[in-house]
Amino acid sequence: MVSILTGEPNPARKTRKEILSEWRHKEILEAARRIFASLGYAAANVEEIAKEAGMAKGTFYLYFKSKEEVLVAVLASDLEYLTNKTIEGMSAAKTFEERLTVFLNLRLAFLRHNEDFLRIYFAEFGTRCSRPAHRSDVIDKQFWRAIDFMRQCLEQAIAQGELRAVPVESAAFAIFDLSKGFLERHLRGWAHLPLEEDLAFTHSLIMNGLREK
Amino acid sequence: MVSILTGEPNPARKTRKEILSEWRHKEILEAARRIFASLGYAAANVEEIAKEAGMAKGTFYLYFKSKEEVLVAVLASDLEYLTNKTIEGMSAAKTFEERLTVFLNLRLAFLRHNEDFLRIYFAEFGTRCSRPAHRSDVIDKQFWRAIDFMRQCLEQAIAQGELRAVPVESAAFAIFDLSKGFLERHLRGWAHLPLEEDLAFTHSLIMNGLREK
Amino acid sequence: MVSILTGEPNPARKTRKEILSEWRHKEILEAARRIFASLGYAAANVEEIAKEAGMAKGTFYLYFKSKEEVLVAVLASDLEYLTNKTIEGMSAAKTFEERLTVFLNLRLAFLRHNEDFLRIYFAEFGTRCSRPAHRSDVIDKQFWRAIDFMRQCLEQAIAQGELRAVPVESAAFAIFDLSKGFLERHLRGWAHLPLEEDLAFTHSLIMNGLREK
Amino acid sequence: MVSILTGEPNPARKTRKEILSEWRHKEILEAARRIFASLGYAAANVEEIAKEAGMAKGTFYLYFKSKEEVLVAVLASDLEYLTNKTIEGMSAAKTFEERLTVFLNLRLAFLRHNEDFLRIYFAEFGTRCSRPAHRSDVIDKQFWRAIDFMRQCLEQAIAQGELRAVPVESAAFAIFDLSKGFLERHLRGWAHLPLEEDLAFTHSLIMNGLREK
DNA sequence: CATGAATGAGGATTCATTCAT
DNA sequence: TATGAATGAATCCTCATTCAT
Repeated sequence: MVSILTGEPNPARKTRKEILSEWRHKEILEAARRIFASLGYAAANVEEIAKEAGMAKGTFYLYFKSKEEVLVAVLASDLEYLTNKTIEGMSAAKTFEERLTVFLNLRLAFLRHNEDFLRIYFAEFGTRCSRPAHRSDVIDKQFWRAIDFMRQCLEQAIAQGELRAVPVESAAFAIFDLSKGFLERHLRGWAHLPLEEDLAFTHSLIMNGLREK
Repeated sequence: MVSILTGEPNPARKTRKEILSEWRHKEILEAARRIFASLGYAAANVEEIAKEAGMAKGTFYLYFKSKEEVLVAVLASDLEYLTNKTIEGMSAAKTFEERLTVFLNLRLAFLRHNEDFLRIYFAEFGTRCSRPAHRSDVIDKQFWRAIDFMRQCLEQAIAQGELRAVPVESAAFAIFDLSKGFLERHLRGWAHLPLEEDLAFTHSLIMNGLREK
Repeated sequence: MVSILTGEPNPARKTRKEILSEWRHKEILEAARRIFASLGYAAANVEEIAKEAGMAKGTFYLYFKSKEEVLVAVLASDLEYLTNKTIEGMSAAKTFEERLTVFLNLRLAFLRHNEDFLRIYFAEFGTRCSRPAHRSDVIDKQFWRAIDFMRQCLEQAIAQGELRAVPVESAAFAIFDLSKGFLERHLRGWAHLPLEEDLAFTHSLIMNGLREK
Repeated sequence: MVSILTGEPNPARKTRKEILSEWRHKEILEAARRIFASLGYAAANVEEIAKEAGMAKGTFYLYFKSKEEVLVAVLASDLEYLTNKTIEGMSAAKTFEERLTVFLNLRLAFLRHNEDFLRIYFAEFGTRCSRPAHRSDVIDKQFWRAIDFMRQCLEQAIAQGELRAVPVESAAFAIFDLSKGFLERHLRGWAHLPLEEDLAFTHSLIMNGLREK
């Protein structure tokens, strides 16, 4: 399988083994996501995850070094996906108000399709906990990438007079805090307000809060 | 120790045993708070807590049924204290804006004097997690008491025209989310803005966000 | 239990707990000796040792930090006993020839009563193996104590003209090597010569070998 | 590759396959020797050995049935080599004293060129351990071949009046014990005496010990 | 023959909880 | 009530060996 042009193996064409390997990797990731979501990290055990992924315990360790590593991998992959979608979607919008709409809607969609992720995230990393137990540069990186992007959007919106002058870092954190709270109260069934109305309120709170009077 | 008037034990007058018992109880609570704060719940072990409280492991179990129970007790007691302070302080204020100031300042003060609590709270209950592992009616009760009180304040402020008509439950949640986020980013050293400026921004975000334009 | 004379707890008088604790310690040591002797260190497992000692696995870990530690303890205690006996017995003798007789007879007696020890010793430490796995200062110390004592005996015998001038360190090693070999070939059933005759030969080999012609 | 004369495969002429196979076999043996020598048997793992031999784990099992088997093979092959050299060298000598010189010098040379073997031998078979784990008829056979040859040499020397009448089996064992001890103390760096002087002492101890006074 | 992915038995250790003293 | 020795369930991970490709 050698490229005619470069004389090197075609990196785009995967061998059967690579495909199988990636598939196994994904199987574990998904099994782990389900198990962590339903039991939490501490109560989950590797044997269970392997069984859920349809393989033996030992096989798990061919793909992940430890139970910890797979937790991080689950969260990092979901978080990266969400951050990519967010940056992509917001970039396509023109005004900050539109961007905020995109941001919140993406989170709403995520809530609908990735409950598992959110359960794990809130349970284990809801606070990007600083205990050595669960620190992860990979997850931190995605977190800061998202915060930084939001900060840039805010700076631009302030420069263009769409928003009043606010400390952008704090504002970015606040938007994430509000959207996280929004997701959490609906995930847990605490909120009585319909999803859309609550989303609209959250949107209005942020826009009113950040706009010039 | 029996009351002369009623012929029943005087509930106000405590026996030496009761006093000792309460003192032991408190010793454990405080020891556990320190240990949980520095190691996290999972890594803490009962022997360590007992030693920190100056007693043997067995004695711990005379006062608490389990490691779990003492975690809940630590958080519930701190949370009750904070909620009491909050309700008391906010009740004394007149306008919603003043009440919000009280609310945020109390949290700022709490951050300064109760770092231990916050570390545990963020690490173990940051999201009032729903896993069976850590559910607690006692904590929930304090949580809802605080939310409910905030809701009432909001309702009143709306009725008096101080705030625009917003869904009060969501608004109450939002205020807690923002203040929690505020505490977290300063506890973890994520924020570059000075505490007071960040607090002022958070205040303005909420007030602007909830006021009529 | 306070001494009238010193006002301090009498160290000679042991509490019931201390006695029990020492008894447990010894039970484990003896159980471990039996298990190690019959299965070897690698094949032995802690659960088995605990069961043999009549206790639960967890209890084992109250007395020894690890499987490794108990192996070392078993060997060190037997080796210390043998070295003590050896130094004591040889000291009581006058000539080197008598001392050698004592030395070899003690080893013969040890062979008869401590087969278990020898099996473990030959299997795990037969060569005072240098792999990090089984290094132990406690065992080394006893080994060198015995070698040093033998060296002194040799020096004295040479000074008194009983033996020819030989390098004492090498001679001491040689005597230990010969007696170890003697024990090993009888323990394993390799030797056809009766024990006493073989012992006499070993004795004569050493004395002839070290004496002036 | 069939012999023209006999119509059968020529046993002397090896097929390419056989050559390759033997080469692989030897590669594994040498890799295993290095790995066992540096890590010990228990800590070594098959994957490592295969990698060191430049092949995959599965291939290892085409040539050896188990990890155990390759350990035995390593030691048996080295031991056979040494025994061959020993018998050959001693046979060429005339007197027992000369033969002993050959014997000890061969062991000294072996120490210098086969440290790896000795490390494994002392660590795993230093005592030709009797645990089922490491029994091996192949090794035993070489061991007894060497002992038997030494016995014959002793018998002959006694018959010719060069040595006094000693129990030859015990004497043979003793010579092996002394030479093993000599190697061990120098391999481990326990001896302070220069190699040659120590060898000379060992030689004199044996000759004096076995000769008529 | 060669490979290396898959297997799963096996074992040391921890620690919340109990209970005899 | 106070103790802390005893318990044993629970679980992560390793690695020799097998087998489909």
